[in-house]
Parts: sequence; C-alpha cells; structure tokens
Amino acid sequence: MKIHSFKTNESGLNRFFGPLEAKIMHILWNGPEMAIKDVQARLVKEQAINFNTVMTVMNRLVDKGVLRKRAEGRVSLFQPTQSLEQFLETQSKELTNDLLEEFGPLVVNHMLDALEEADPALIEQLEQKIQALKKER
Amino acid sequence: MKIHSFKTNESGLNRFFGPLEAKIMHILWNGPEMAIKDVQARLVKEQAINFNTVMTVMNRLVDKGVLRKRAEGRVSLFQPTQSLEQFLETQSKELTNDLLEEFGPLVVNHMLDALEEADPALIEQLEQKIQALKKER
DNA sequence: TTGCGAACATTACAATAGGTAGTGTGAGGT
DNA sequence: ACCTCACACTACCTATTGTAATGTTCGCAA
Repeated sequence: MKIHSFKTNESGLNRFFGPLEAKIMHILWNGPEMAIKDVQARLVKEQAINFNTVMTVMNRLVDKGVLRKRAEGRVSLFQPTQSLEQFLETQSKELTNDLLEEFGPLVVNHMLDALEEADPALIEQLEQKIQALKKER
Repeated sequence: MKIHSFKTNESGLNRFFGPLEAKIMHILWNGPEMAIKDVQARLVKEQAINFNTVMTVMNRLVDKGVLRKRAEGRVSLFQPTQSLEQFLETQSKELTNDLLEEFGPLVVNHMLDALEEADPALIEQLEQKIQALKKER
C-alpha cells in the first residue's frame, strides 16, 4: 500500500494520514524506534487512548508500508521506513509531477502568482536554476 | 461542501471524484444542461446503470456544490456550477498554493527537475514571467 | 374522475478507510 | 501450574461512494 490522497482541507501530516495516524507518525519521526506502549504513553499525555487502538493503527501503517516492524524478543519495535525528510521529498515530488502532468502551464502561472506575493528568495532560486538550465543546452 | 482530496493514484477527473461521479461530470461538462435521464442515457451507452443510481450521485454532486439543480416543470435540469476551465483553474491554484505552503522550496526544485525533462516552452514561459516580475519592482 | 406512468424523494445496503476497542492466545517469569 | 503482558483477531462506528428498491406526487389520458 501507499499514500493515495492529499487532503486540501488539512495541514501538515494530516494531509497524508488520518488524525491518529498522523500523531503516531509524528511521534515515530521525532524519536527512536519504539514499541507500541511507548507510542501509547506519549499519546496518552494528550488524550486517553486504548493500547489496542494504537496497535491496530500502527499495524495498518505497517501494511501501508510507512512503518517497519521488527521483533525484539517479545515486543515489536516500530520505525518509519523513510525519514521525514525522505517522505516529504518523495511526496512533494510525486505531487509536483502529478500537478504538472495534469495541469501543465496552469500550475506554472499559479506558482508564480503565489511566489510573487510570498517569497522573493524563492524567485531568486528559480531564476538561478533557469540560468543553469539554459547554460547546459 | 467542496473537493477535499486529490488522488495521486488516479488521473483526470478521477483525481477529484469517484469513478461514477467523474463520468457524470464529464458528461455535464461536455454537453448542455441536462436532466437525469439524459445523463443516464449517455452512461448506458457504456454500461447498464440504474436511473436511481444516477439520480443519487447527481444529487450528491449538488450537495457538494459542483452541480446546480434547476426545476423546469416536472423535471430537474443539472449543470456544473463552474466551467471545466474554471474548475481546473480553481483546483490547480488551490493545490499549487497548498503545495508551496506545505513544502516551499522543495516544490520549486521538483518543478524545475520536472520541467527540465519535460517542456522547454514552459521554461520559456517561466522566465518571461520572472522578468516581468522583476521589472515591476 | 380516476388512475397510470414518469420523475423525484426516501431509505438502505455494500465496500473501503480510519478510529475505537473487546476478546482470544501464547510465552515467560514466578 | 498459573498469571500477566504483548500481540493477534475480530468487530463495530462514521464517512464516502456506488448501487438500487420502495414510496410519493402530479399531470395527462381514457
């Protein structure tokens, strides 16, 4: 399995995951390899939550391929299959390609409209890359 | 209601809609204001489909705000609330903004990587817009 | 005037995704 | 021999989407 949808009405990890899934991924990305009860312990600080609930969701994340599970004696230890950086890199690349494929020039315009108002540094970066590209040809 | 998710594993209208929803929107975007039975007639050319099924889905599309329903005597006529162009414009803009918000510079790089392999004309367009932007300042 | 048929409304069921949690099982330590 | 803890299995709930049966209404024709 993989990530199939990007939610426009959410933010951060909630764009890729359900709310509990997102919290769990957040914990695993900001800490070491962990057992279920470790994750649960961190979640409980916010909100009471059943051990089995955490287990079920974590196992589903394993099925989706975003967590890896490893037996260490009697307990299972979990860790993300990708670093957060890799994950964001992968997802943003896939999304960007999808967008360009689907919308082509429209996206370029929107991009610039957005950059115009937002971030002069990004425009600089863009121009640098374009110049670099041109020289290569 | 609105569109809340963009599916990375689909293509075209299926990125925004379920498969039947997408077919229905396709028909309404490529024809005049229509009654349910007109839509059904076109769908049936491909695949037998129950009138009520079409009705239910079309009414849901009205609830979502992507179709408008208008009573004309005994029948209801349906038509998209936006043209396909407007819809794609809106969606691609929203997605582009979301992406930049969420990933910032990562997206700019992916964009250029993609453009590099894909389309020299888009790069030209990009550069034009950047020059235009610079002059404004 | 009555009643049929067409269009719409209401209701419901299946599948999938995600959140929640009860019950079952097995292995280790006491 | 047994108890506990971690894990497995199963199930139920909500939402979304596809599917369709049943119920209602109203104009027109006999």
